[in-house]
This record gives sequence, structure tokens and C-alpha cells, in this order.
Amino acid sequence: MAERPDGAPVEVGVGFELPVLLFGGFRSIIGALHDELAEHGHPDMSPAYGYALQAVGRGGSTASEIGRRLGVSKQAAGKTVEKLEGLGYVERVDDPQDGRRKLVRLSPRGLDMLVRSAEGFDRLRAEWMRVLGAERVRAMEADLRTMAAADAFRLDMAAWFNG
Amino acid sequence: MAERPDGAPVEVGVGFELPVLLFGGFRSIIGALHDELAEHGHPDMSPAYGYALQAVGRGGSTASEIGRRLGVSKQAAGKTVEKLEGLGYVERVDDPQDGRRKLVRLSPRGLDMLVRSAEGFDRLRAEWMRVLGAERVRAMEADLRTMAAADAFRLDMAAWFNG
DNA sequence: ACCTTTTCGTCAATCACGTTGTCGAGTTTA
DNA sequence: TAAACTCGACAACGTGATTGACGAAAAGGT
Repeated sequence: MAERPDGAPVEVGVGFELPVLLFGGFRSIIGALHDELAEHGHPDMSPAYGYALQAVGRGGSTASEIGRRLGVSKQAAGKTVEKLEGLGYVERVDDPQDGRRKLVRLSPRGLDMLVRSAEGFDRLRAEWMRVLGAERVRAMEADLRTMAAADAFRLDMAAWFNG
Repeated sequence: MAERPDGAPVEVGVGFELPVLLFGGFRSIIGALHDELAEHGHPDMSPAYGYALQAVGRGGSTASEIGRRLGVSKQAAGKTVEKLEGLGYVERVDDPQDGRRKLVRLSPRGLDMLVRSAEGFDRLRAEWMRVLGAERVRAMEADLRTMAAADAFRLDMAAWFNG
């Protein structure tokens, strides 16, 4: 096998598999979660809407702030909030502290979605630990924390992908 | 810590980090690759176009086939091919064997992009191995191969995300 | 050989979702 | 108090997807 000056092995032609596997793992988890959500009262939830609801957060937020988190304009965020409101996941109320703002809050349905998601993620991680062993999963998480750039954890996935 | 009947540990409330980390790793690699590509003659390449070019493949393809691989309609694939043609990454020729088809082939520029991508992925994986150790990277890949559903490796990322 | 079905690529209308620019209302700051 | 900023809305527009329809070419069945 080829080697770099520092002795690290360089396997040629297989590097493309790593990102494919990382995204495959991500997609499997998100896909399984959404299958589960669809079976429990949330059939119209997509990964894109899931990200948006995460951007709203349990404490609520405003359209402008959601736009910043999602990497889109406040106008686009406002339209997304309208959709989520139409689907019953959020509700908007006037901010008594600030006459300009309208607070976007999770509705009971939206909160149910977030709670079910958290439970589902825990369940899926436990399943990975059952199959691979707890240490292997923790090692994977630790290694990814080491290698992933800090700015890779933003919620602006759709905006990022299309460049 | 909580336990499942089979003794596997269940850590509550941290499961959401696993998909975030997986996508973060993916995004870091793809981001670094595109930074590199931008510095070497491919500034207009986005992850979305990269996927499309991967769908074309070294052997060439047709618009309909590309559409199937990307999970979009043949009309949408045709427009994407037009864009890639305008950017100089592919060229279209009539199929002498089949009067209906127009073959989409990589141009020299497109091939250069694919070759640089493969080299870049190898380099990035070698960097991960230098930092984490070769065995840890191989373990991560093996574990992801075990857990990721076979149908998670499709190229229809954008279509999948928006549900 | 012939007719039917399928496939390929394109045209047109439409939709989903983002953008920029503008604006009035409300808040903050100099 | 006046100026500057922020919030959310409206309008116009661009991009990239959709469905539906079409002619041309290939493939299959009788």
C-alpha cells in the first residue's frame, strides 16, 4: 500500500465511500424516524419541515431568527412558518414586549412531533448500540466530533447543498 | 443508566446527536472537497451539480437514466444536463444505435472534475486516518456499512430531503 | 409484415420555494 | 427628539421542480 511521508497509509480510490457512508447513515436514521412519525400522526412531515421545526425550538422564536438559523431570508422563513402553521405544527402570537415581533411557538401537535423525534432518535441510537456495541457507537460519535468542522452543524442543509 | 431488556444501555436525550454528527462529517468532507475544486478550476461546482455529474458517470448516460438515478423527472434531468453542458462539464451526441436517444458524456473538463474529486476524497480520508488512526476510520466505515440501509446510497438526495 | 406498446426527448403550463426591493410600524440609540 | 435599526408583510421575479401532451423511434406480439 502507498504511504505518506509520515507513514500514514493511503488507500487509493476508496475515499469516495466515506462521505457516501456518512450520508447513508444519516439518511437511514432520518428515514426510519420519519417512517415512524408517519405512522404516529405525522404523515406530512418531511426532513425539510423537521429541520424547520428544530429551528423553531421548544422555546419558540421569530421568523427572522428562524431564517438566520436556516440560512435563508426572513421572507422565506415567513413562508415556511405559514406552511407549518397550516399543518398545525406552530402558532403565532403577538409579542407583548415588542410590537414588531410575532412569536412563533410550537403547538401541542408540534411539541408532540419534537418529543416523538427525540424518543425515536434515542431508540435508533440504542439499536445501533445493540448491533455494533455501545463502545463502537461512542467511538464513532467521538471521532466525528473530532473531524467535523464546527460550522458543519448548521441547519441550513437545503441552502448549503445547492451552493 | 437505563437499560433495555437485553442489557443494552439506553442513554436518553442524546440520540439526536448521532444524525447531526453523521451529516456534519459528510458536510465537512464535501465542503472541503468543493473548496479544493474551486481553487483548481471548478469554482461553479456545487454539491448538487457534483451529484448530477456522478449520475452521468464515466461511461456516459442519457437524460432519462440520469433522471431515474437522481430521483427526478426526465424533464428536470434534461434541464440539469443543459446547465452542465453550458458550464462545459458534459457534451451531448446523437446515439447512432438508437435514434431517440442523445448520449450525455463527460467532457474533458467533466472528467477532470471527477478525477480531482476522487483524488480529493482519497486525500481527505488519509487525513482522517492520520488524525484518528487508520483502524478507527475503517471501523467507522464497516459500522456504517452494517447499519445503513442498502437503499440509503442513492443519489436522489435533494429530492429525498424535501419529501 | 403489421399494429400496439414502450421509450426518448422536447414543449407548455404550472407549482413550490427561494430571491431582492420596498414599505409602515415599532424599538433602540446617539 | 431625531436618526438608525429591526420586524414582518407585500410585490415582482428567478430557478428548478412538477404533470401532461406530443412526434419520432424502437421493441414486442400476433
